[in-house]
Amino acid sequence: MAQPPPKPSQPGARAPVSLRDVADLAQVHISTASRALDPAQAGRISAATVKRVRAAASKIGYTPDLVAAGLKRGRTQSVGVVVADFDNPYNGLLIRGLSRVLEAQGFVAVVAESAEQRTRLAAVLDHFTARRVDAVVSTAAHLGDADLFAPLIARQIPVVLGVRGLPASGFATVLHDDFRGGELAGAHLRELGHTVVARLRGPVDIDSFIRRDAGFNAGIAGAEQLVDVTIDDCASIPDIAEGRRLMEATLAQRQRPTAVFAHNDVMAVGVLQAMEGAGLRCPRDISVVGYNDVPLSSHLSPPLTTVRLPSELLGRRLGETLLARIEDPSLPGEELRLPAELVIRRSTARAGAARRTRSG
Amino acid sequence: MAQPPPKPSQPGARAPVSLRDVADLAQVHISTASRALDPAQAGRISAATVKRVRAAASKIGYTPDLVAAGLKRGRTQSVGVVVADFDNPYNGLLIRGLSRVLEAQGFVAVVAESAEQRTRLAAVLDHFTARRVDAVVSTAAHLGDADLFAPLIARQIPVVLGVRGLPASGFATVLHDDFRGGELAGAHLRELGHTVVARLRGPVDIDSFIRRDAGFNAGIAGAEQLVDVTIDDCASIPDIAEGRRLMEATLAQRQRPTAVFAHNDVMAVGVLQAMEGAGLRCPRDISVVGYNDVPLSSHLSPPLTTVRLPSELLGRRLGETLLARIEDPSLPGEELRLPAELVIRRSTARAGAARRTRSG
DNA sequence: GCCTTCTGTGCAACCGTTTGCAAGAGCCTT
DNA sequence: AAGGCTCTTGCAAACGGTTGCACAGAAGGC
Repeated sequence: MAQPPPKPSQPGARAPVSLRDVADLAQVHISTASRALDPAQAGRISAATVKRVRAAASKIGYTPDLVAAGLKRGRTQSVGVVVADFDNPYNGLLIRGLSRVLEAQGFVAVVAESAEQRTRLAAVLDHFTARRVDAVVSTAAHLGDADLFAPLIARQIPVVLGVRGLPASGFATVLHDDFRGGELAGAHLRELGHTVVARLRGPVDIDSFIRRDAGFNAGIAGAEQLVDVTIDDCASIPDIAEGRRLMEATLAQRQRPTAVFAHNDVMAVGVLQAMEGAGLRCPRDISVVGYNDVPLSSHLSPPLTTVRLPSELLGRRLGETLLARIEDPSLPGEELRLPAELVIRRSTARAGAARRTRSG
Repeated sequence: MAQPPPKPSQPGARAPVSLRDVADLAQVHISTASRALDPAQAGRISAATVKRVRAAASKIGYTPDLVAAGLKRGRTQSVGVVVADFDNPYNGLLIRGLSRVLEAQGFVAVVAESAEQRTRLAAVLDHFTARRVDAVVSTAAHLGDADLFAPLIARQIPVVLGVRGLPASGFATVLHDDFRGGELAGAHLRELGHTVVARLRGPVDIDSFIRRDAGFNAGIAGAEQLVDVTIDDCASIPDIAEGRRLMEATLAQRQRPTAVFAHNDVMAVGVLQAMEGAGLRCPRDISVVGYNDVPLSSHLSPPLTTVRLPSELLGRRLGETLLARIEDPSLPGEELRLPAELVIRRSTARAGAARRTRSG
């Protein structure tokens, strides 16, 4: 047997131990080494050889090159994830749930942020395509964005939507039941007797906010003499600053609401800030209902009444949906809808409470 | 010229348009096409040819295959990022800052979570190696974890540490000035006259918490008759639940503290929960100081006195440090330290306030 | 008019795996 | 004993780019 001379590795040069080195050491052909190391193919190779190759691999510290394997296989074992906003604590749990199920199957998540901008979403999606991810999940889609995914489906890359759907797009989708969530919030306010209400909506071209709004309207319908003092729509990212801005604008109006429904908890924090700035107290002067139940909302001042969404669970479901599509791309684009739940805390009170307690 | 017959693409088969197709359409050699599309090499090619190739590429919708390019170039244009806890809102801003500077240079972040477990960190790092990331940033290191990075440095993969350092490891590091931060918190409590204090520390084997603690001790030193009722150390992830557990244990002791310093804001929320459960009010009965100034902490009940850290900035600095190391791996492992700042809100008050207001 | 220097392009060898195909060995049928 | 299995392994062609080198032609210096 011709022993290949050990390469005189230059001092300081990296030691790229490749499959070839393993094969040489184990005295087998590189293809045999490849199969011995692949659990799916190891059955074809004799037990003795497998053992020898494994030993050689661990002896010289072989780490497979996933990019080479990815090139050859046409699968990179990675999925692209695009969220709207890293800063929203809601997304943390979602990503955790998602990446837990992905990594259990040897996949890895490549995460990016769209900041609610169509051009950024497009750029991110392009990048994912170039990187040849095996699938894409988006929780950042706006209503007109379906076309941005076209290049992906042309390449047969499964696309799964989370949180925000794209009606009639045919993508597999995992949503919260936002209609129900909004409805719970609306009914709660109706039961408390609120008649002058403001909704602080997220961007109008986002499915989930639309459904929250529709649900809220349904839930509060029936309240006598209902006055809607919603003034404006979210211009950009529905974050603390935007919640504050919208609330300040609302308070500048002639008629002050007795209750506001913020489309997410971080906007609700902005609402609270605006109220504080205006010398108003919650819930005495104005009740506020948030949405999402992010971990800290139970300790806001006051603790926030909000709609709880199972975000980590949604992340997991997204992962499972995704994995199934990677396995079998022909699976239908079904829609999964997770339950929402109202959590009543101390930021809501009966309408008119301020009048009754004003002198107290 | 021999025109290669157009491939009879099967209906339903994907249309993998490759560089070869672009070259054929533009009537140039594939290598010429490659250079024409590479901004760094386009100078070598005549303007007319570049234009022709570009036109051909966009006409047939060519998207470069980054995994193939990565294999050949030995650079994947990706960096691995490992954080301790997706659920901690602190990390969101950090990741945002980091990925903004990375993506400006065409890099992408691959993010994973260690959940404070050494084995998970090891697994994540292995995965990064296999994926041939160009660099790794960790904000999840525990003190004994330096060895986990050895395989990376053996492969000349730059490692940058953020938030949590590894003393004497020689890695480039971007930290908050946690000693100073802790000191500010300690001095604040001293000035308010607190003498019975509890510290709710993060895991004892994490650099940043050690420095916070040392700083706190220095800051509060000089307080008369100082009694330390710190009872326990964080067993796992320093999150809300752990903060609550530690505070409950603290309250079960004989001597009750008049102030507590929680090593991060989310633990402080747990502290507040425990106090509420025990019928104690903040700051009347016990003052609490948090750490991090996560976006929501200004609206906790009560608004939290805390130490503000520029997390997004730290993320950006991490990115810059990283990029510089990718460019020139021989750069020294210098340490950057970002300033901390005390934000006094309403969760802290003079010691003894409870006695004075008890009947009020 | 010859030699050098550019420019612009083509040639072909990689990068590290995977995998269809084939071949040799050993064993079983009939 | 020949043909047909199964089992194990080797061979070599990809995958889709990148890049050092060579080469042809044009331009320029003397």
